[in-house]
Formats: sequence, C-alpha cells, structure tokens
Amino acid sequence: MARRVRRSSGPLDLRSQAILRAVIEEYVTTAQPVGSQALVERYRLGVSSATVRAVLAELEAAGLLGHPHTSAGRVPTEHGYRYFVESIIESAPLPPVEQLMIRHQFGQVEYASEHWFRLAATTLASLTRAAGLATPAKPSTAHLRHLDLVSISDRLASLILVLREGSLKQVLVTLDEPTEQAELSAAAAFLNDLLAGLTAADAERVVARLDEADPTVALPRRVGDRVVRSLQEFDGAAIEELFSDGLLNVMAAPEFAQSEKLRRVFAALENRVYLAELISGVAGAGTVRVFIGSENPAEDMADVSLVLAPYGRPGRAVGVVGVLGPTRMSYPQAIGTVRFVSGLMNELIDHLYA
Amino acid sequence: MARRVRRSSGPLDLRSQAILRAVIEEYVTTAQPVGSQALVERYRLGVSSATVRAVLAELEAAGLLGHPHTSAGRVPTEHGYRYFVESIIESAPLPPVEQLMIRHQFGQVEYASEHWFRLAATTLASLTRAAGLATPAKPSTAHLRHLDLVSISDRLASLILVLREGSLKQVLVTLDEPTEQAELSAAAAFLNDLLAGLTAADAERVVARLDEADPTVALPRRVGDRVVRSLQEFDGAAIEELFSDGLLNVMAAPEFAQSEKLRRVFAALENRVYLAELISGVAGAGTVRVFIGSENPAEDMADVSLVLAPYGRPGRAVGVVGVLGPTRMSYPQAIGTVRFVSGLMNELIDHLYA
DNA sequence: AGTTAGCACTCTCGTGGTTCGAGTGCTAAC
DNA sequence: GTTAGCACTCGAACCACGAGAGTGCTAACT
Repeated sequence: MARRVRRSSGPLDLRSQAILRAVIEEYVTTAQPVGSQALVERYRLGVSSATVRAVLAELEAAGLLGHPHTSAGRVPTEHGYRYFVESIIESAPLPPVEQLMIRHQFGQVEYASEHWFRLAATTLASLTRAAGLATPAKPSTAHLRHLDLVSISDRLASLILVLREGSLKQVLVTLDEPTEQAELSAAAAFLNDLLAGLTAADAERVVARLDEADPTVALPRRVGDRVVRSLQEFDGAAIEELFSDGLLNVMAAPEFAQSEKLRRVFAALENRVYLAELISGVAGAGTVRVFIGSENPAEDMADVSLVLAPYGRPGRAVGVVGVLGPTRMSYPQAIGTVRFVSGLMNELIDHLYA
Repeated sequence: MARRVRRSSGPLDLRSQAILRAVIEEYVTTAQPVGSQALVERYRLGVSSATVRAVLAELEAAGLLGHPHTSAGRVPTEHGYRYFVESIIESAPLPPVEQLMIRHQFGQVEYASEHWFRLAATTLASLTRAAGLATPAKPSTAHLRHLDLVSISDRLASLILVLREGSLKQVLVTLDEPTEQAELSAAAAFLNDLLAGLTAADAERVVARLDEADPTVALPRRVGDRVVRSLQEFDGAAIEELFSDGLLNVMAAPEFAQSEKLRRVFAALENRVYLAELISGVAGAGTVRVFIGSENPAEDMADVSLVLAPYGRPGRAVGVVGVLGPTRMSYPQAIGTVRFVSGLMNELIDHLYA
C-alpha cells in the first residue's frame, strides 16, 4: 500500500490515465459508481478486471478516485476531475459540426448585442446540457457617447445615456419648472458638446465649471449632475445582468433529486456580489477557467462546477460566458464550447467596432 | 351519508366555515394533514373533537377537504381553497404596517420605472414568502415618442427609440456608406418631426411616402424602415420581460422536496407563450385573480397557485404583478399584498403621467 | 515483473413482517 | 345536538434477511 502511494505521487503512467479517463467518462454518463468489470466490458483496455482493480486502488490511494462504500464502484473525486481537466484543457476543441451550428445561430440573430448574451447562454445550455451563463460586456469605466432628453410631462423628462461601449441607460429627471421639449433638446445638444467622450470623473469637473449664477445654464447644470451621478452608478455597479438559460438541465440531474443542494446553488446564483467577484476574477484570467465543486469560492456552489471564459477587450469592456453544471459534467465538451463561444463573441465585437 | 352530501350542497353554516378556515390555516403553516384534536387544541372552537370530526366528515363529503389515507388528518382540496378564497377575496386587506413598509420601499427607489418591477417582485416575494412576479407595463400598440441616431463606427449606427409609454428600444443599423454623426443627427431630427407620436402602421405609411428617387432622403428612408420594423416587432412581442424574485422561497417548501414537480413549475415559468396568455387574461380582468392548482391552464403549473393582478391603464399599457406559491399558501396574505402592490403601481403611474 | 483467475468478504438495496401511534368513524349516553 | 369511549385502519419506522455487485487478496501463470 505504502509503495503504491509513493508511486502515485509522480505523474501517472499512460494506462492509469486511460483508466481514470474511462472512469470519469463512464461516471459522467451513468451517474453510477463504476466497477472494474464495467470498465473492461465497455472500454478496450486490453487487461483483465483484476488488473484494472489494482490500478483503481492506486488511483484511489492517489486521491483521484473515491469509494462511496466498500462494495461499490469508484467515483471520481474533485482531484480526479482536476487532474483530468488539466490534461485536456489545452486541447478540448469543439467539433467543427458544432462550431458551424453555433456560427449559424449567431448569424441568424439581429445586429443587436443584447441578443447575443441571451443567445450565448442558450447555445451553451443546449450544447452542454447544463446551464448556460452570460454577462454583457461591462466597461470598467463608462464613457459617455451621447445623451438625449425627452419630455414626459411638464416637469418630468427622460434622460437617455448612450455609452461608448454600446450600452444604454435611462433615468427620469424631475424639473424645477415646466419645460418644453425644445428647451430640453437645446440642453441636450449643449451637454453633448460638453460631455461627449468623457468619463464620470471628467464630466463631473466640466459640469462643476458651469456658472451657477447663470440662469441659462440652470437646466444643463441640473441634467449634467444627473448624468454624472448615473455614470458613477454605472461604474460602481458590480455586474449589470446575468443571463442564464437551461437551469432546468441542472435540475434534471439525478444528484439534485433532493432539492436542498439545488436550493443552495440557486441561492448562490442570485447572489450578485459573489458572482461579480467570481467574474472579475475570470475576466482577468484571459482564458477558460474551471472551478470544480469546492474549488469554487462560494460554499453554496460546492456541489457544482463552473467553466467560465472572459470575452471582450481587456481594459475596456469585458464580460463572461460559461457553463454551470454538476461536478459530474462533461468537461471536454464544456471547455470546448465555452472557449469557442467566447472566441466568437470576441470576433463579433471586433467586427462591430473595427 | 347521503343526507350530509345533500346538506353540504347549500352554503356552509358558520361553524363549518370556521372549521374549514382553521384546517386551511393550520395546514398552510404546518404542511401536515390536520386532525380533529389539533384543531380543538389550537383554535377556540368551543366543541369537542368528536363534533369537529363530524363537521370534517361533512366538509369532506362536500369535496372541500381530503384524506391522504384513512387514518390521517384532513387536507384542503382545491375546491376547499377555492371556497375559502371566494369568501375572503373581497376583503383581505393588507395590514397598515405592511402597507407603510411597502410605500417606504417604493419611496426609496429612483424615479426609474424599470426599478419598480424588480422592487415589486422583491417586495411580493419577501412579504408572502413565495415567489414574486412582475411584468413591465407593455402597451398594446407602441407609439413612437422620440428617436435618436448615434454613430458607432463608419457604417454602423445605434438607433434608439423612446416610446410614449416610457420604454426604450435599441437596435443597430448598418449604413450603405460612411456617415458622420452630423448627418445622423440631421436624419434623426427629420424623422422625429415626421414620426413622433405615430404607431407602427401610421409610421409605415409616412415612411412609404418618402421619395425613393430623392437621394437626400435615402438615409431617413433607410432608418425609417428600421423604425417601422422595430415598432412592429414591439407590438408583436408577447411579453417583454418577467421579473421574478424569491423562487427560492418556493423551492424551500416541503412539497417540492423531490424536485420533479419543481422542475415542471420552472419549465412552465420559462415558457413565455404560456405566460403571455395567462397575463393577457389577467390584464383584462381588472382585479385580483387567483388560480389554484389545476385551475391553472398550464398542466405544469398544477402543483402551484398564482395570485395575479393587473396594473396600468386599460387600453394603453398594462402589466401584471403577482405571486406564485404552493397551493398550500396563505391566500389572504397573498391577495392582500398583490392587490395593494398593483394599486400602488397604478398610483405611481398616474402620478408620473398626470 | 506484471497479470490473471479464484474466492472470501463487505456493504447496499429491496423485500416482508411487525409494532406503534395518530386519527378516524361509529355508537351509546348525556 | 354534543360528547366520551372504543374498535378499527393505515402509514411510518424498524428489523431481519437474502441477493447482488464489487472489492481486495492470494496463489498461480507468463
């Protein structure tokens, strides 16, 4: 026994790796502990079940496999999945057929970036049969591109901000005195000249310089303040929105039959703060990241795995796409799909702003 | 037995009603079948358990209560809930404390209607401990209030539509040739004069009249087409968005411990078509509507109840707020809260557009 | 050495029988 | 019309037990 433990601390030989893979693959599809016999029957291992048993024992000693109880088959541990993921994360390409399918779907959709996130989530969900996640690309600091004022009623106007990064924000502004659309339009034009291209900080400085005494700039001043505040809010907001699809896929997994675990996952998913942290971590990474079970920083997520990848332009606007599924999920499939979709989103963005 | 059945077909006497209420109240809190003894212990009925048993038997014969098995307590049937709901739906006021609390929360939030829906859903969820639902008020036919064109790149512009009803829509427009912001602004101004206040149908007629041969209106024409299409899409869209909160509350209910039922509910909730139908039905009703279990038109919803109320201005824009919970939910609480919130939303809208 | 067949051992799962208790429905007395 | 008393019913919990799956070990084989 001691001999085997020592041995396993080194890299695994090819046969052990193959068997580990087989166990994972089998367990992913059946959700049942897998025995030595099942392995030799279904995988061309070229050895007998007794030999496989010996290898399984080694893998277990190495902490890569587990044992629900003595007389049950093996189940991958989180370390097992981790080892497996490390070994395939570099390659894990998505089959061309599916690449084409995804491209086709994205080709169908309107040139409206909002749809992309939904579509990304939906696509990821249906291909991986897990839950698909996508956040819009949110700039770290917003730059105002354009603003617009539309009269709603006498003393109420809608202020619309268009950001350089493509997103839109609408707030209501109450006015001190009845104001016509014409005045609003004039104020908007005035402010556009002044503030276009600026960040919250720059805009604040510019607005502050407006002469308080001058009654002709009273309206622009008031609106300008509101613009600055909105930009600041935007910068401060952790995460705009999270699109998800296929949560039903996750619910259908047998490990979530008794819904307590499921509840925790949903709770974690509703927790925007946690998500924002996670996502900003991934956004910096620059590549696919995999969180397996308890590797996941949030305790509530300890029963699921996340495969996430950033997209967008580092330093400007970044978002995240990914997949959430049971720890027992097809990592090659998930990694391949997530990587491809994030790449595709990048392409689309480049194409849009080039 | 036969005598009792006949008797129960008439209206219930006061004591029977009180006992029915007690059973429902008890079952709603404990989720356990309730026996005659528990009732006399916890409710001041002034009679013995034997008498209560007789009444329970009557109520069962009348189809208002059920029996999981011979030696178990009583459980309300859907008819029982229905009878109960009918008897309280007229009153069911929300306690002033909670009214104040809700008003306070709505007072806190920015004058930005988008937040209202979220807040409505959240408020409903936390007060009823079920899931809160809210849809934005969607106009039956959109009227364009204002449009705006913002240059994104050489041949790409963002077209922003502001609707009379307050909602916003953004689409990207590809341009035939490189176009400056100045040209876009001119086109936007031109179209605003032409199209402000119009519906999709009217706008279509106006745009069609633009001279195809005249190169100076080529851009407005192109954009105008896009405007018309967007308005049409908006009119055609069944339901803009459904905000929900507190789905976790529903998941926590013991009747959903084994998640299959839960899955069906979530599936139904994702089904926009069904929701749209349901909501348009409620929107016409003009008051709180309650769907108990299988009264619910969607099969997947047969294990939950919905308490919904419309808000908004009939004929112009209407939305729906409501609560989704297990059939075993506190209907007085739900009805009171939903009614109050829908009333509050109406107040807010009136205040906004008055 | 590594591999394999054989075998005893262990542990879960499903089945059937038993007890326990909650709650009913009925009847006879008040 | 109400109540106490009581026999009866049925599910939940517990136990025992056999079947079956899968292991780990040993001894023989290549």
